Amino acid sequence: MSISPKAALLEEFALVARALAAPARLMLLEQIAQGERGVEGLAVKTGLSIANTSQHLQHLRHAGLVVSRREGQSIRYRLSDDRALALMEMLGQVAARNLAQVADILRGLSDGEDAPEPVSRDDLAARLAEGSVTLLDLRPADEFGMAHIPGARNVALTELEHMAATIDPGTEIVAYCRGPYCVYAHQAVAALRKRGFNARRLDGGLPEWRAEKRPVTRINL
Amino acid sequence: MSISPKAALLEEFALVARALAAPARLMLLEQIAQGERGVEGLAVKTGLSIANTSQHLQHLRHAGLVVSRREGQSIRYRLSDDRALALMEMLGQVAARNLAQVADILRGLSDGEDAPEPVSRDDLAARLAEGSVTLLDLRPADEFGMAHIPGARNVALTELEHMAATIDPGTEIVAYCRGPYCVYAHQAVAALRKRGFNARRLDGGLPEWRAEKRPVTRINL
DNA sequence: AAATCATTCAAGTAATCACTTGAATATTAT
DNA sequence: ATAATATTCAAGTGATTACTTGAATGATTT
Repeated sequence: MSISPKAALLEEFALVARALAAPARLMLLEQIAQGERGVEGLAVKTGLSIANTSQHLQHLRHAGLVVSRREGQSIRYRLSDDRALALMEMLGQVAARNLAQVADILRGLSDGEDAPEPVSRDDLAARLAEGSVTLLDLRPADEFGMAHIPGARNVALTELEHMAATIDPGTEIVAYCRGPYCVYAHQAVAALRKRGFNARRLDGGLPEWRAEKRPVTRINL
Repeated sequence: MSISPKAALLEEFALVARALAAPARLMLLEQIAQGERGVEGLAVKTGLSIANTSQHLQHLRHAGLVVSRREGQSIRYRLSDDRALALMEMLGQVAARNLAQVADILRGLSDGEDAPEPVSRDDLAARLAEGSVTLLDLRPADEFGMAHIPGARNVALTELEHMAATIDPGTEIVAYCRGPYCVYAHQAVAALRKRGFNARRLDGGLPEWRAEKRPVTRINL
């Protein structure tokens, strides 16, 4: 007996949603969106065990969100396409606009103050072209090395105080990190604004920037 | 002890994804996207029990995908905003493009033949303006009554053979139903093409049409 | 105030899921 | 071939989920 095509379709759609329904997998997706990575690298980045990481990755692969290829003795995973990234972004948007709890968390990151609207990627591109902005990349150094927006300075949250002294208080600052699930940029903007800087977040992170075919800089391969 | 803001954020995002992770809830969302409805109406349309429907609706409400309001002695649910609809649409797109199984199901609906590209909503609007298209609405009559695209003829799949005789074989036919999860339009297009008609599907269904602020016709309130 | 109606809550059960542990597989290096 | 390495598989456990049944709630109508 075959079930109805409608039920079969809904089951498949639900399969994709289920793949996004575990925080651990969202973490993995956020990492994979930064660039292709092997299983062990992802396990280290996310703090999951190797076996657990592998199982989550297979969920994601089965749902069509990531694809894998063998390279030597390791298996490397990457996002299947830009639609997967767009889906993650949309999920974050719906959560941010419709869930009071998310708004509370984001407000908490901003230390009570309401953060200003993020800078659009178009705006940032224009500002970079005229050199009128200081761009900060808050991600760990290895991710910065894999790819970053040209002209960005890599800085960790813990070193932010230190580096703030080297920034001309007159310039506008734009901060970004991994994407909509990443909190570093929020925290950096809050800290900088508290010190009187004119800082804002970039809308989206590096993956969204790259999905629009904008240029990136790589340091190490 | 409070968990990290990052973990809390991911948990909230996963909550939204989990709300989409059950076929029953996708069915409910598809119905709710047609227009505001009460619990009992949704239960009848989906074939779920009342209590089960109510529980699913509360999942959806908790995830911020739908909102409810009391009207007299019934509680009516509607999509919280267009972002919820966009998220559903994106989910369907990712599934359709990345899951071979979905492609198989859709091909099965087309009886083996590869269906032509859907007509965009812009195209349909232009064609409707110049009157050069026959527009078919495959949804049940009550949903057609709540809202439909101006100029559409309501027809059930079972009556399609019958009504096909009344269509000029020279005109182009566009068919639509509820949205990306609805299979009626696929089946209608396949049946019509088999009979030699020039038929295509509309991209998206009535909710997507309406989300773009295009006009709709209502019969009964 | 009592009765009615639509909806929600609460308890229970079977199924599914996330994670752990230890073994198995497949590719590269010796 | 054998060993080493990266990943996957398989089994087991505690937690969560979907659905059912029957009772409770809360607004309207009599």
